[in-house]
Amino acid sequence: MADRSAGDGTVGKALEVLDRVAAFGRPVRFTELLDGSPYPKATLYRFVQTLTNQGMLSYDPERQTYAMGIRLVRLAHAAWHQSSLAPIARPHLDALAEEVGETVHLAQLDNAQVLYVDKRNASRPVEMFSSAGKVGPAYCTGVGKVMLAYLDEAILAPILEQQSYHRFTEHTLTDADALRTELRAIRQNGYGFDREEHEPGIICVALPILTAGGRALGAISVTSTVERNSLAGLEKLVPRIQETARAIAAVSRDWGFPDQHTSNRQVETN
Amino acid sequence: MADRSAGDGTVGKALEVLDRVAAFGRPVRFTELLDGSPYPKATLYRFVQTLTNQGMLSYDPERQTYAMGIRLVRLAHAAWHQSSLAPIARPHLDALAEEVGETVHLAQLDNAQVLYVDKRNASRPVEMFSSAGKVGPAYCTGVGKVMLAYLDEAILAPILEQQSYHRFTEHTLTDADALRTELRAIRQNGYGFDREEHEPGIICVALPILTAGGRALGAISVTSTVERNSLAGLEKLVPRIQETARAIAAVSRDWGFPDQHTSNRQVETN
DNA sequence: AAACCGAGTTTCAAATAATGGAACTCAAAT
DNA sequence: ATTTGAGTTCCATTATTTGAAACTCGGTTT
Repeated sequence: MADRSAGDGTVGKALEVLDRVAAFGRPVRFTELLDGSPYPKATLYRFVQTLTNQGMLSYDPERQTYAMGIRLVRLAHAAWHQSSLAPIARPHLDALAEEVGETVHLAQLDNAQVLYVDKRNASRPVEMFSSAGKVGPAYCTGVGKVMLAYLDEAILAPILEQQSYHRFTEHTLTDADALRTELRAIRQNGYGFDREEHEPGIICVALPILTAGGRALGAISVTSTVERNSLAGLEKLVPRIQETARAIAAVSRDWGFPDQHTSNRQVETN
Repeated sequence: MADRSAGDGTVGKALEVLDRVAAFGRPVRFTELLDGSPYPKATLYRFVQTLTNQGMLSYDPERQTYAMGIRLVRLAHAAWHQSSLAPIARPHLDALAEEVGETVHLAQLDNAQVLYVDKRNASRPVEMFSSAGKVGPAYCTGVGKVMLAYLDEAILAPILEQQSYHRFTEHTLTDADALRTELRAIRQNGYGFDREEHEPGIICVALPILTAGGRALGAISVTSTVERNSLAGLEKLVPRIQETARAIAAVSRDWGFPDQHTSNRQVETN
């Protein structure tokens, strides 16, 4: 995982702590954070204090545990509106989901991870935050691979190298070379599949949402199971999904969506 | 609005900038942030740089604007799971919403503001982040007043004083004294109303979700309009809502929910 | 009962990072 | 060609962060 906080001073270090807490997925004790932390006790302690004061963490004095703070929920609300494709894409996603009768995902790339920003579950009603905000590996999901396929080589290379490839299923692509071949194929076709690479029995087709400049703002996927459908079956939906992707791209252009979304200026100089 | 960042060093200041950007509700230019900022150009510039590097803000080089970053969405996902009542309360909220056939809200308090963490819309399907994460004033909403009513005087006093009371409707309580009277009544009854105090035509009943220690973890409300219903009508639902509130409180206790949620140690000493 | 332990907290001089006034760049407006 | 204003960089000064060590305080062991 790329070290995001490299060289970003105190703020970067503090935010890194937030990520750590998030990674636990449950309330954590101070000591749990301490081991595995690059910072000495007193330093980490002050970070955690500050973050708690700031509402970015919440502290349970009884159990002496820290959890993610609700201020984040408020900030994310703004983020979701300002910076995600979700609000723009909503009507298009609704329509697509209804027509194809399968689960539809909308995802964006965040620091080499797939971030799901919206979801339409054909049958069930939507599950709020439980799905939006969820992250997953990029290299073994339909949306992930499709977005990687349209990344600049300069950004892609370090991601592929630093990635640790976990074999989720027997179909998972587990090295950079295999993935590179796959990405080339995706660029050629304009769409990609998940061939049970992440979960057995789960397949999907995914298409990028491309800017005029050919950059992927995000991706849409239609997911199914091997029982209900097949890759060939999903492939038939490509034109319909393409239409949605184009529509979303068009609206985002009008709405002035950045052509390059996350900017990483300041090339490392140390 | 209480200055949260008081005395929290660089991290606090940087996070304050995040709030500013969030407040705009749209991508902002650097200059827009600059005026009204307590920091000189160079300083603010570095904050924004750092936050952008960190993925907490995203930068659109073409339009030269900053927006909330998607990393927040990921962090909030964790926050919502770990620190909000929403996942715990979900089934209870579902049941309540279905039975009463009106819109149900679940809210928590964040820095003297009401933060909606979940919502059930009787008719319409749920709107993802668009409702969860939304904030509102505490002093003129049902959930807000109910939570304020169970706050410790030491925490309540500064909130009531520092609050700027905007008259949203002719029924809005616009000073601390009126609000104090109202809060006393709420503690007496165990529930409170919104009598078109925030929006004309919109009324609701709200009940606190109380810990054994008598602290409000959050609040539930059932909302309606004056056309469809009345305060008396909503009052009839109190026992049913009470039941839900108790159930949620019970589950959170089992699940080990903090009795005091946001801790503000470190009393100002400068 | 005294000593010990380990988690959490506080202290303070040294080390480091943040600060902000001023100067610079560059594109657009005059 | 000149002005203007937004955005960016520089760097000596200043304030904050750092982290080793010491302390507190339940609970446990000797």
